[in-house]
Amino acid sequence: MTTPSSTGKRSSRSRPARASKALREGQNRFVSIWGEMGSSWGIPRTMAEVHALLYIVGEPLNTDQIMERLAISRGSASMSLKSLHDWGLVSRAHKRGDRKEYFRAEQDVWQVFRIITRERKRREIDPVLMALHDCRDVTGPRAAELDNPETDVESHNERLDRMIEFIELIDSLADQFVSPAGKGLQLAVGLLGKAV
Amino acid sequence: MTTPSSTGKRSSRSRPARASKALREGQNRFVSIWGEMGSSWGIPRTMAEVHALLYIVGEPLNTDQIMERLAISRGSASMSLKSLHDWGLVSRAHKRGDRKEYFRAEQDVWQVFRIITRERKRREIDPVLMALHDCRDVTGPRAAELDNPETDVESHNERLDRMIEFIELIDSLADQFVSPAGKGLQLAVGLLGKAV
DNA sequence: CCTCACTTTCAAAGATTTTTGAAACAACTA
DNA sequence: TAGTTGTTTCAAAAATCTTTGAAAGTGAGG
Repeated sequence: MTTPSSTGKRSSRSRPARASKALREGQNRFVSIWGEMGSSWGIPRTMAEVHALLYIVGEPLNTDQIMERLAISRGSASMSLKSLHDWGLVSRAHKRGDRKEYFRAEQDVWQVFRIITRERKRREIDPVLMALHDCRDVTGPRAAELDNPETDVESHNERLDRMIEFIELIDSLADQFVSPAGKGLQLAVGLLGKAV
Repeated sequence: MTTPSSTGKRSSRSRPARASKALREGQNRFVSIWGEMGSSWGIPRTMAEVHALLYIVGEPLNTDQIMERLAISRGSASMSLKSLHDWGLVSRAHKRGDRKEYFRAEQDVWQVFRIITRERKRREIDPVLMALHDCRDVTGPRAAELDNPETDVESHNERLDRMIEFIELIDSLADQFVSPAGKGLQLAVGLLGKAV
């Protein structure tokens, strides 16, 4: 209650002055688009919307502001923020004289996509690769009964190997993008652009 | 009923001889892994499983074989096959003297991922880009009231532009991979590998 | 134009995922 | 320590997505 920026209810022209009608509309649209996109990518719509809101608003918001803006429950807001924080897409912030916790979204789009890539790789690709290797082991020791040509098993193994090899390649590409100086994709883009 | 390959029930050693215990197990595992992976990527588990089965078995199967192997209903099998066919991941095949329709999965992994990329781009990225451009237009004609510096709107537009620019870049990268001679990603990999 | 052998469709059922809201929890202040 | 303010948790409710199965559709032969 000591900060001038958080004045009572809406109505009167507080800091973010009048002409912000279009701004509001623009923000709302962005939130919807991002939410839609997220849910087609397997990310809960609300979580994506919270992220979108924090990104597009640009400055930290607290839980109540998020709840009001997106018309969601406290529990939902809290869970979404927790996930976003776990992912590293959102960080906590505090304002002097305000006990509420504020949340700020990462503003560098490259970093945002690096984080998403890192997490998806870790949670989705890596476990799949491990499972595929186990799967490969099932028909692996084929030398054991190679006196019986067993063509079916061999071609099965070939198909499996092709798939594993491909996914490992994607995996290491993702590594390149995610880790070193973080310039991996930018570099690739440049090179690819030149080469084609 | 005229082909020797589609003999009555299971049991007796038909063409794919005995020692196929491990083969079966390997196929089943692959199907589960792929189904799991698909569903974390927003693709219905069953659809992914049908695709996995056809890929890993390598030769065309008919609807009944798929139903039996995956223990799914006729409707589900039909719908999954339709989607896979729409995507271009599966093609129809026929066997002489058999009126049943057989389905074969694309066997080239690069082609598989090119198809997936093409479809996801078309169905998910392109509409998002269009919507984002519309969204940008909402706060677009900012010259109109530039006598009022309106910093909020300007920084909003900057954030939006950064995001749009990034997604357009991803979009054109996807194009490179998908379209020309289809060697786009392979090329990128080579260059990236050399450069890092 | 009827039948047979399949395939596709789609409303309802079932499964899964997401959201809610109220209670438990935590961290300050007086 | 009690009182406040704010955050997290989680079981149940709601929403969403997937599968089923029976009926409608298709088309090749006869």
